[in-house]
Amino acid sequence: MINITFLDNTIRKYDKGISAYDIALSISSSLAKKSYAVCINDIVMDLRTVVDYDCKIKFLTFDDIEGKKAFWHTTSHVLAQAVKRIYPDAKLAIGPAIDNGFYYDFDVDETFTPESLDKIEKEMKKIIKSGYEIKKYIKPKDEALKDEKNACEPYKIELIEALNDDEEISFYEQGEFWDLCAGPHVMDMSCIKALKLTSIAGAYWRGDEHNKMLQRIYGISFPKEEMLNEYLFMLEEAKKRDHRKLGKDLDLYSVMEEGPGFPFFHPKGMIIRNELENFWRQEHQKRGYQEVKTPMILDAELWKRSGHWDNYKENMYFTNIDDRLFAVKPMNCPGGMLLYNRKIHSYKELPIRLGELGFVHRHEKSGALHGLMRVRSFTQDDAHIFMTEQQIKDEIISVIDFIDYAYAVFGFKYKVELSTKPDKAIGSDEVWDIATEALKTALEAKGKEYKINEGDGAFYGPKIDFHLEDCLKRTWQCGTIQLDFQMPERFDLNYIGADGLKHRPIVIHRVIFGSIERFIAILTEHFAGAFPLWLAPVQAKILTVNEEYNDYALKVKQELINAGLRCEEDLRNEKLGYKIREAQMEKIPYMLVIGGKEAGDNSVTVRSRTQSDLGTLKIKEFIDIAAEKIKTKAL
RNA sequence: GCUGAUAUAGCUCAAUCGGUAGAGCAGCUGAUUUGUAAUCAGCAGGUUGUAGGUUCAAGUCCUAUUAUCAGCUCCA
Repeated sequence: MINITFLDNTIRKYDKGISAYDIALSISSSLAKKSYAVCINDIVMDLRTVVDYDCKIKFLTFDDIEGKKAFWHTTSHVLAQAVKRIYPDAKLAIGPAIDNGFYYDFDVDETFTPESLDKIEKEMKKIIKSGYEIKKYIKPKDEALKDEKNACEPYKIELIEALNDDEEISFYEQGEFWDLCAGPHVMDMSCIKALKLTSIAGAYWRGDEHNKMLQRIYGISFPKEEMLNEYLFMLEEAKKRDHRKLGKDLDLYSVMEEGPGFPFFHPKGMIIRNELENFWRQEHQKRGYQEVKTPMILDAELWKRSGHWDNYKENMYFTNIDDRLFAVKPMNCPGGMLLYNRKIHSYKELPIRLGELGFVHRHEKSGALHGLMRVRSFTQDDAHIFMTEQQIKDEIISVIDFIDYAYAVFGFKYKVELSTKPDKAIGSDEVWDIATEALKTALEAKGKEYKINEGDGAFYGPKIDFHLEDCLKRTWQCGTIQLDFQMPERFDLNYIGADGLKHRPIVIHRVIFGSIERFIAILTEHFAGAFPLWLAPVQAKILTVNEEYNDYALKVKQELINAGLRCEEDLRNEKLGYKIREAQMEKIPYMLVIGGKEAGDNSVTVRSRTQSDLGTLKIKEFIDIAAEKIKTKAL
């Protein structure tokens, strides 16, 4: 007999060798049906996995990420089976579950089209209906290789060859189809009640751009039809919020054919930008930063010194002036280093915090461009903090607090990741340990949960990344805090210590928004274009009932403008309903209706874009309400 | 950069087998004088991304090119 501890800490006794599926059955048949995988001693396995040791066990359903993955992974095998039936010459690559569904990569001569997806989808449904039993078996490496050679699957052969000789290799079989696969899978594919193949795309074999490009089919599946509908609805919703569409609809920004990746900001987009920058300046002032501006073009030699030439010259823009090569800055650091070095610093001055809204240019590959999210010219809300080793922890904490505060203003939650020393790192292990430890202690002092990304740091130091989460639960990496020991070295930065000797300062490189352009894109999608009052390009629109009240409307407008509100008027000879509809589609926070009633007693009737009619207020009352909301940056 | 798709009026989209490029919205003019999500009529709007080619004839077919989209790769 063995003891099995369930995750709720109940313990039951079973015979040795019982399968996880039988355990699930012994508890309840509905659990066995609902479960798609099990977690045994923290290892996710097949439901059929035989349990022959004392263990902790949890049954995973579609609510668990791992359960979902087993579900989707199984569906990806169904996809491969269907493709093999329709295109017998297709070579199989890999087909994993991903965050939202699954994909499978194929090497086929014929190009998949949306029509072929329909055909494949039909075949998949047929396969699911046939109710094949999913069998798992293990083969030694040589046998596995032999089978794949017989099946003419070059990619599978390559995968198996990469494994150790003594490794046992698992396969999953359903009907005539079998596939090399580590699992886990669901036991019974009849639980796949809804599925959709969502797209076709090219993808390199093993993700390496030097390898052959394969055809990838993406899909998603669910245990209930309505879950699929809900998912498709979410996709539609995300599409409606696409900042490229809203940017056009709301006349905020655009990219033109003459400048791929170089966005134009329209008057309304510029207002959002300026509000963000004002906010940024205010908050930096409060926190002891000084603002600087470094040149956009500097001698190319500078970039050789900083190391950017070696690493990124392919992505830099250059210009030759008077036989001297200049580079358009791809980042602000070197300029910031030169600024620090303009004079001798005392330890008493540190930390020195220099902030810069730096406009940088990077030649991103044409295929990487994406609205404002990925551009070739953008503004980093950069800052460099020059400090002593003892100041690291406090400075990091204050940056964390800053980011914490700044994101909350927009209603963003965030997740933190700590990236440690990469293989290509420079500097001694000792320094890296100090730096990484400093980042950790700061995070722990703030009680922040964080994920560690081993080996994902910058080559000059470890970093903390902030991934903010928008209202559709998508995450975006924005803020980052990097500890830099390299630039001070390369630029020979010094300060005079209490001992009268030269010491090397340490630099924190950090951003809050990341890129203003990208942050605006994220905000646009997060708010679906309905920006909070303080950011709204037009805060109030005056709508007249008819032309008789135009004079009064203009008077109200001037009064609002004098009070600092951004205000437009709609005096056109149109019905009120029409004007409201238009203002509503422009997502303007307040509509001020003006007619005979209002003109008579210095009032406006207020309609908000979310709560409709708010009643009639004196002009002054409305101004006070709006001003208060703007001041507190109310959401 | 790679694979695939797309490109028609300011916007959203039509145009069957290759046969003179249309509509709605927006714009302009006029009528209407309107109280909480579209009043009516008229007018104007185009080298069909660009450059070649095939053809009696090209938005449509072919080639090149640019941009965009989906994804891959990349993102200091």
